[in-house]
Amino acid sequence: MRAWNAIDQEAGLSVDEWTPLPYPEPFHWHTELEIGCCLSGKGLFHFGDKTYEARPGDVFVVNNLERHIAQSDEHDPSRYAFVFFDPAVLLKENRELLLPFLYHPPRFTNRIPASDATSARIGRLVAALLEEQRERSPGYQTMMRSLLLEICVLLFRHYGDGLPTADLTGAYARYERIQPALAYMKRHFREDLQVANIASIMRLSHSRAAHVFAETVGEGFKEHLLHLRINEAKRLLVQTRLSVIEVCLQSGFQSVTPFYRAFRRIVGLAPQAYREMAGVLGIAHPQ
DNA sequence: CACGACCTGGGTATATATGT
DNA sequence: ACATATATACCCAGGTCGTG
Repeated sequence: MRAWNAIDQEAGLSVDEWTPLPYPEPFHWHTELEIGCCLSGKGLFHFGDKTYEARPGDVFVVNNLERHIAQSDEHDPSRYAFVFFDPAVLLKENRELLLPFLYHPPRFTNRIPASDATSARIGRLVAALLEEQRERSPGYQTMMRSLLLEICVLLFRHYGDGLPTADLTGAYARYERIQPALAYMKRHFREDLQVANIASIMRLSHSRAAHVFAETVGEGFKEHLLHLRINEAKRLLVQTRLSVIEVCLQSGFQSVTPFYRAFRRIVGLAPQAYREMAGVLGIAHPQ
């Protein structure tokens, strides 16, 4: 429930500081990968059914499918640096670096505690990322990519040790199978998408494609499409002055009824109320 | 993994209510 | 008045399950 910095297209990543609200907001989810680093204060970090305590120095790993939200302690609000990046950044360098993000949510530990040497090193790298993004000295985008890669190698070593290689290759195989469909949906969610579209991309029958999709992604095709559209609607509501109807249509909905229905179910508020709240919280104008 | 059959949820169209 | 939000009914497509 906030407006992220736009991801620098050339660098493929962004990092920004943020203080979560002191009560649990609705879960959210995004197509970018995310690494959160608790800088100060304390609070909670919710991932689906899992809840972690957050203390300064803790590092949190978030993939592109798991629902999550951070929450501040009422008396000692937490402050985070969040790194967002496109999976493509890692794919270009070394596909292995994606593996830590291909976890199975129920068995995965999203937090690397501050006591772990890995989080201390990652903390320093995230600080360097913030510095690079602030200064924007010549070549900063390359430097930021380089720092991100270093962070991801540390994550790979950290998680790689504990996991059987069979799990990792299995996770990677599943990701390979579903990735083209996810990428297609991310590009085309504003259009009239059907399972048939991703079925042909995956070279499977409708029913098989739907089955594989739900098994891998953890939600069905329709639901995933709905989340993409609602995420876009939230962005448009906060970052533009388009009318709610325009937001609805530009998000890929063909009419307003399903838009209102889905928005209230997923976000917990009506679109207009969400826009007003975003304004009150000062997140309408990032940075 | 393909196919077919069935059931349900969600999209469409339309009308209506609320709010500025 | 106009935009925003909700309500109702119809119907199709996605999900599911059994079969092979």
